[in-house]
Amino acid sequence: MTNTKPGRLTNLGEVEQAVMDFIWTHGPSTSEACREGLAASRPMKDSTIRTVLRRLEEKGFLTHKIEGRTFIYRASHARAKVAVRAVKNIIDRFCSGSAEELVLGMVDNAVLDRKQLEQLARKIAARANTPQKGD
Amino acid sequence: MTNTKPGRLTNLGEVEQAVMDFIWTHGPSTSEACREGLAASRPMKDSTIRTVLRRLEEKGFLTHKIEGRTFIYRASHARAKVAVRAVKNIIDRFCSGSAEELVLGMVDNAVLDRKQLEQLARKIAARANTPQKGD
DNA sequence: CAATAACTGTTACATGTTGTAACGCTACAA
DNA sequence: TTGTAGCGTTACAACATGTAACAGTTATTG
Repeated sequence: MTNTKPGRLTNLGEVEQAVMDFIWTHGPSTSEACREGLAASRPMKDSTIRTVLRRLEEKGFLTHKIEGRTFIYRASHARAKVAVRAVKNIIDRFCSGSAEELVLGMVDNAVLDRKQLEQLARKIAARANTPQKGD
Repeated sequence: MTNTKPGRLTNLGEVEQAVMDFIWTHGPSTSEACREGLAASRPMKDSTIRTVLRRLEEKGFLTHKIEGRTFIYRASHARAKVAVRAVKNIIDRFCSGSAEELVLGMVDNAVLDRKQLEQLARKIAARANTPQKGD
């Protein structure tokens, strides 16, 4: 079982997000590495960070391997993939599945600025002729 | 005070989402209208739906006016706007603010299919030359 | 006018999630 | 053999969410 509750992949608490960001940025890490890396912004006892890591693994965001007797956590999915999945979720919840509407909304709401738009249009056009990978 | 916690705009529980959907679809409604409209899929006591409505208002998703002595709830923002805001949130959390990357991810992950892409590219290109509204 | 119905206000409570952590156990190192 | 580095387990408070009871107030109607 990878994940119990489907919609949950979207929901990360602040600390969880911070931990994921750390691992996404620094690659596979031990709990101590995470703890130290986050110490400046969020001091945590080691048992705390370990709990967070374990829960992230339970939720399917991380996996770990054991090296010696140390856990090394790595992200299960690329940052972008998780982001896209989160957006997919929103699309399902709000847009009856149509992403197009949403993207246009992003355009209208200045989530994307004008310079990006042309580039984006070009890149999208390019991908439109490219074989697609499945999920 | 419109909203206490910033990130919260994204988070709707299942019932909350259902209620918002109802109001987005049917327009301004009384608690009873909501209750009846949702009764088939989710039977609720009237005090229940009223609590949900009140909380949605506290979160800034709804406002109400009083007609006679009946509350009429209406959505504070269009469905699409809320969706976009939710996506914005994701962008901030995952993409260091760059939506472009995310949209391309959507393209790569078949959230958008090929037919939509060309249309989208066209529409985006069109908007790129249009004055933008602020938020 | 009094009983009733229609509404809102307030309060409560069980679950689940998230942040935070203490303790305890085990294996390796000096 | 004795610390010490690391994991396993358990706990707990705060908050979010679903669900609802009960109380109070204003129309309505016989």
